[in-house]
Amino acid sequence: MTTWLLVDGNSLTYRAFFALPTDIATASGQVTNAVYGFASMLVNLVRDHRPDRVVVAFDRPEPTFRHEKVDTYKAQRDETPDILVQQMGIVRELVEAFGAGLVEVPGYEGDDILATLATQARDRGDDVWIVTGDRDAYQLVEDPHIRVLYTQSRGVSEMKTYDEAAVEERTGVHPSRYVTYAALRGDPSDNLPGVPGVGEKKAAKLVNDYADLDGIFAHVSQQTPKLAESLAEHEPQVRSNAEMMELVRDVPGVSLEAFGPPAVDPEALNQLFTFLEFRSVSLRQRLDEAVTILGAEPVPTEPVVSVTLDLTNLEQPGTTGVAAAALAAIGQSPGPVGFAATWSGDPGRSALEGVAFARSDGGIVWVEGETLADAAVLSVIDGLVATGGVPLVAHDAKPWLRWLAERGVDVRTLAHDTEVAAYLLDPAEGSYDLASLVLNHVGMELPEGPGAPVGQLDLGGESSGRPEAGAAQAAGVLKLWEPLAAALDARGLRTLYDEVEMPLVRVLANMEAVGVGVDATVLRQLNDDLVARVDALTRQIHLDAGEEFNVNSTPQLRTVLFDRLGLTPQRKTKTGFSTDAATLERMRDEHPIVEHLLEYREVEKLRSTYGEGLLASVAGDGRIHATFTQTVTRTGRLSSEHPNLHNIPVRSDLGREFRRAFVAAEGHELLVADYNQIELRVIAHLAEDPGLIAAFEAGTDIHTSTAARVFAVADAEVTPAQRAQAKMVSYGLAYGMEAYGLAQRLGIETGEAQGILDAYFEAFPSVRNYMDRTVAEARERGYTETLFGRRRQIPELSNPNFRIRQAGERQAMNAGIQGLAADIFKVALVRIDAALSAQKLTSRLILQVHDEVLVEVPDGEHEVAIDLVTDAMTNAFALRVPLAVNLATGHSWADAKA
DNA sequence: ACTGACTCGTAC
DNA sequence: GACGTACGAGTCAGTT
Repeated sequence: MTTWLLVDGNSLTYRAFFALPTDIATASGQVTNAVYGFASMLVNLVRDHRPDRVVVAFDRPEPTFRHEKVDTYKAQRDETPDILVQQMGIVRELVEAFGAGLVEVPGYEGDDILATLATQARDRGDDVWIVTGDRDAYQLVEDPHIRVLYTQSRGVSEMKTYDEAAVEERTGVHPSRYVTYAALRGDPSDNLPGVPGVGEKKAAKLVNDYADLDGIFAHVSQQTPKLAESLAEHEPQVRSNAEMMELVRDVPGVSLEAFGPPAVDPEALNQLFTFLEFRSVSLRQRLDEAVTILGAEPVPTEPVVSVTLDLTNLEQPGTTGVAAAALAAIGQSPGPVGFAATWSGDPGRSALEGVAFARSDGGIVWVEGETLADAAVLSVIDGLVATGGVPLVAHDAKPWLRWLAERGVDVRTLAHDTEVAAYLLDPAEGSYDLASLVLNHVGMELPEGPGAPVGQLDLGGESSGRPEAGAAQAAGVLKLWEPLAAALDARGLRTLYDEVEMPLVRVLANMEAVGVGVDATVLRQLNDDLVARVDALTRQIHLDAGEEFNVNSTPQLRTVLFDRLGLTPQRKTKTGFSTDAATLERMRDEHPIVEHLLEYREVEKLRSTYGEGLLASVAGDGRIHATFTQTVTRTGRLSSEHPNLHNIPVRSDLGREFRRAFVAAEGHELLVADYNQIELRVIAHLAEDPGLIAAFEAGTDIHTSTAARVFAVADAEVTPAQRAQAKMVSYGLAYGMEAYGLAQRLGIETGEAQGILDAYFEAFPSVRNYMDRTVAEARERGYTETLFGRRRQIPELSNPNFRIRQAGERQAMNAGIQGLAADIFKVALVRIDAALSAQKLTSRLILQVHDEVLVEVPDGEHEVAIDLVTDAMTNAFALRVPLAVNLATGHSWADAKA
């Protein structure tokens, strides 16, 4: 008896494409996610079911008899994305290399071919596994020898087996009656509507009561009047559905006899995998297993090599003198030097345990943190990293740069950072783990570090693993840089990387090390006042409620508001009624507790996050040293953590008080400079909208001139309300705001908001055009790109879920705008730092907030610093509109507001 | 005691 | 549902 594996090639490739992210791609940018998923599924199927024969059927591009029968068949389907079409061809190559039968017949779908083969196999008594994502195949499972493997919606690894019992359990009908059932229910994915009012349950009942369509339609009078009418009315539709859904079991020219045992070509498979850059160890192992099952010898591929450290090459100088000499020798390296720092906890914010340095010729040195901190050793390092020194390569270099900056050493020779490179190549969620990158791009396994939890006793050789692990990382990062460099070049990211992101690493490290001065007395006073107010408000709210409860607990608050006090729920969240500020605002008149809650929320937020939070962040030097991360946001912006200095309050009077606590050091002032309307200017540039460009060139108030155009009045005639509306639309543009959102924010009806939006796009048609173009291009390519070449994958654009797809469209619109603004801002940061150095000023960049910089300026440098910052920011990039900058100085951040 | 999901709120 | 990008405080439920 023969076991057949019959695969619906199109269906599986589609499933793989939508289940996997499009950032699975070769270094040159060819997206390979669908091929990867298909390959993975195919090898798993061979491994799990050990077939004697494998046949993959594909659809042909020509219309089938079904299209001729019903001209709306599958008419609602979106066009197949280009990046999927490209992969279809590669999937066929893969099938051929596998030695599987490949069959396609014009005028028929893959499923028809599978049905034909399955029927022939059944007649011979063979075993059949049918693999598909199309439920129509359930009709084939009428025999114990035939089973359908149906792809699960999640991922590509799980498949569910449908035998007769499973089909009955899932649908409620026997496979032989599946077509009747499905014809009644309809199939939205094929654009075949069923009977209104008949869902899965009702369809199953009808089928089981009357066996077939003739039976059902002969007895419509036994149904409720409404259903009877519906059934009668849709009889032609249902009968047509049945014809469409019935799989063809005699596709001409398709015969089992044509397929012999798989003639797997391991060499071709190997080449294909190499070409596709499939380096996953697990996939390779499963492939080899599958090849063996199919009766061939796997081709030995490049083995996964463990870094075998030649310990004679790993120096561990025990004294500062020897360390200094070893480091000096590192500096004589013929090529770049990789380094890897090991920390006791958070990188850059905990103790430095040691740093490993790896030369490209194999020499490696590990130096303990304590040794590095020695003045003599630091001075050697200072010489190494001065301009003209040996180029350094690391993965996440900033923490050690910060550590050195704190000790007066300014690293001028950082050449490459593989984490930054990986981020530019694909700014995805999650971290960029060195070991995974090295494994995927180099095919090399890094050894695990000792990984002993802090405080645990180091027993035996445990602690000796640290230098070796560090050494492997330093060596690994050198190797990793090469493929990443090629990938950056291939994707046109090299200029952005070399001229913006890499110089920025050092700038940020220095900013972190300098930190921002804080007046702890001001902070403490603010906090004390807030604590008192929170106490009073808590007591008042308990009185209002008539009971004590935890006001910070959303569930408890829900009970009080909606059960006990009977307020009107407005909106639901995932877990219950919403109690956020916008919702409370709408219930203001219902009970005095609401007013108190709103005030409590504001004060408690300030107390917990900014009062207690910032106080806890003040370091021993009286300054706050946040960490600015360059590899987090998906648009290219920076982020700030420990603490987040990007969201210090400014909009409310009370919150703004916290900015009084951010102060210049003795003998200094703060210079605060921010871009005026940078995102709107970016929109004007990208959309090339003459109206917006003219408005910015005129230099008059942008919201007034926008309102004038939108409402077709003279500038002088614009009312404050019109200006506010225009302003809100302008802000919402970059986010893809819709009428509903605009209405919420303006407190008007959705219809009115829609009118304003329409008027806006009427006045600035190029803006609408730009947005549409951007989304279309992103959908086509699977990613967006800023003017500087910064890419962002947006897989949501091909998600079958409408809501997710819409979110993807907004992300696409936003990414180009926020991203370009971020690119420009980063250039400005690098230029400001370079200019401060060039002019040998002691002014220091100390903080940045997306479009704003803070510079701590000593007395006497004001004028030159202002000129320099203005110049660096306004000339960072030439847009079609001028880049305007607001500047102000003052003792505190609050004072320095123009 | 730790962890992740959730809600909420702050910034640009 | 309905506005993009972040970080963090606090609660709660589930796990160790």
